[in-house]
Amino acid sequence: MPQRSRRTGAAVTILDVARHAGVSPMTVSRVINDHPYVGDTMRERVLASVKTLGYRPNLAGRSLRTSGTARIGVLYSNPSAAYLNQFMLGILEQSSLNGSQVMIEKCSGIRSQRAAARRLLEAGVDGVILPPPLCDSQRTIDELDATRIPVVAVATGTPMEGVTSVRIDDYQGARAMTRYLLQLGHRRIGFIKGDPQHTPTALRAAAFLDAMAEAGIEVPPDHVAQGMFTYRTGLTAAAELLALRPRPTAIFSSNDDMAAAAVSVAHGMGLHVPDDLTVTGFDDTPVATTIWPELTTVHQPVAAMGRAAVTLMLDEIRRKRDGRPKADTHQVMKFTLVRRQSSSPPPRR
Amino acid sequence: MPQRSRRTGAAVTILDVARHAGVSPMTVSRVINDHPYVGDTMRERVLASVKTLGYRPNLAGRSLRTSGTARIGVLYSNPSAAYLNQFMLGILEQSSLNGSQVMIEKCSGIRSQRAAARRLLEAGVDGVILPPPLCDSQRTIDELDATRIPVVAVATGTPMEGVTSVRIDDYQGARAMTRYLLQLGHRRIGFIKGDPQHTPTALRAAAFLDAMAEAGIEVPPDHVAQGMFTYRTGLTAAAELLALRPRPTAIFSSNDDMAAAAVSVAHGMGLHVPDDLTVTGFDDTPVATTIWPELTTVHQPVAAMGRAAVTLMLDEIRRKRDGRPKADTHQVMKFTLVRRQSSSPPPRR
DNA sequence: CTGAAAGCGCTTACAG
DNA sequence: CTGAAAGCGCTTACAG
Repeated sequence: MPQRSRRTGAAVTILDVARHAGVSPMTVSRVINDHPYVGDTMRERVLASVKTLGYRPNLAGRSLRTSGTARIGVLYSNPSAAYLNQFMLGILEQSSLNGSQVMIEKCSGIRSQRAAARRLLEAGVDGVILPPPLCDSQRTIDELDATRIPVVAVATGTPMEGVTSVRIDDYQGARAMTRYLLQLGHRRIGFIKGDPQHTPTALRAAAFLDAMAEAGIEVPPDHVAQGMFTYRTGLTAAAELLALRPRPTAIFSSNDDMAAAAVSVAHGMGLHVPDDLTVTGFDDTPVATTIWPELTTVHQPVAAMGRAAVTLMLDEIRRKRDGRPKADTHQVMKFTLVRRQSSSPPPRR
Repeated sequence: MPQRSRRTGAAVTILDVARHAGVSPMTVSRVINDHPYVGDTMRERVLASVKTLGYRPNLAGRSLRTSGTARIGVLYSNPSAAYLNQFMLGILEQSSLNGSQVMIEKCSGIRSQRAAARRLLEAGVDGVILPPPLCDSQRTIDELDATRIPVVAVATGTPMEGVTSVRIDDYQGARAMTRYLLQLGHRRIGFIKGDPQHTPTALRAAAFLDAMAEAGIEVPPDHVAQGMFTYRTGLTAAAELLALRPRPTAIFSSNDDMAAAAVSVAHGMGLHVPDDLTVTGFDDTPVATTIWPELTTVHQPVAAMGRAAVTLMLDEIRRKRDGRPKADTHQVMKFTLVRRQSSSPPPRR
């Protein structure tokens, strides 16, 4: 049980811990922040007190002293609601941990990008995070770069020098999925491409074709259908692929929304997923676990990427404040191949 | 442009504003917090300075002094990923505004509820927010109540005395949707019920039947199918309803996931939505705008309810600290009927 | 109606 | 390796 004075409601502070351990608040601070130069005896005494008292540092107090409360802007255009929710969750989690403030701006048209960026700048943000697809808008990046504030591009397929980025390796992700399908025994695999404007699109498609080629399989052009990352375009693309004869035994879609559409089309044709047809997606957004069967897909750690974006941003802001040069970090997060119920070996003939 | 000293990176503080306006920091504080007893001249001078300097209060500083940094626990079990994301977004937004800290615990089985609640309590939370379906777990509420910390139940269908709650009026929401369908001209409407364990389920179903009765329409028992709020059960329920002869011209589903399933089943039967069949949902989660056609549904302001839950919680915590009695607030948020592409008048015969 | 002083919880920088 | 002092940005009392 935490030793909180229930009458006053006051939380346990670093001072309480210090008193309890018989040391100075500084020593407690050093221990909880993993600083070196703390004697082992002290360290253990402090840790014990922290535990018995149920102490948790007050983040407001910490950030007030430490970071000087950075202000981070997030500029987004029209990603899927599910993606954005998850991404913002990561952003807010991390920024609350660091006591930084977040300002969110949406822009719809290309024209309003300029206005939205201005609004953020006028609000005094110290840097701007750009989720997809804005992460690839040269226009927006240039506009922001001109004001010399740090920019972090998230989930871009083509990280630029000078612009900090967080992403997964889209190529390797799509390659892993293709290999998984091959390993299950599939040979006739249809692929649904995404919006050509988005930079990961080409990488995912190239990885699919390369992995197939590696396995000595030539993919007929009509086995690659064009989608735009939306459910609706997935419907059309899947219908095209499933009209092919012989019919593909698997469809690998560039994202989950289109994969969900493919499952629906398959059901409509009386095909059972996965017994008659395997369908896999990419991203692992909530829709992947909403539909039935749940989608085998490539998990992209969207919330974690949001958190990473904040951490990188804070680092850049600090560097700038200290007059140090840009770190020019390009963080690549791990994807995971998540096997669920929409994939299985191909039906026997 | 904000007047931030770009060289040092230091943000504009209340002191800068005070200096610029030629007043004391206190006066600035009063103005930005809308306190009374500030002269009009002062107020305007301060406001002008705030604007030219682009001042934004540092929330860490404020909360450090004001609230004493409340710690809010969120305990959830197995809601849909999409719902939880959106809800947590609201929670984090508001708590970052108030400088409170959030601790999240998940429990899966009924057994782990106890353990999860304990963990939160041991971490020293000042109160616990319960999203659905835990908002209706008498067990959990009792366990929490025993420790005398405030509890806020979110989206419960049956608010309890003594337990603060935020919700929408499920009955009126479902009634509005039914009336909308009637108004479009539908008479044979199928309904998909939700999980009977969830308290809003009964309300939504009752509202549907009542509204139909009001219109003088008797709903045959086979026009109400049982679902469990999942896509999979929606598939089955929709198939049942669409096997009816004459076939319903509309299906009203108790949530979006099952409505999405109904659309898929309809497509599978070669029915066009909405020309041949109208399908509507409830909640307006991201899936409603992911699928095609996009769902007409009852919008539940999930993120706003998360924010409200935090605000109510903070109020309760403060009351308790001050030794004041519980406010016993039961906030009812507005739902909105959102018309999208999945609904239209019934086909002519 | 306005302001000077003190302090929220923490850590930086300076001593030992 | 440890600690006393000062201060991050704000607001709560307390004076006028």
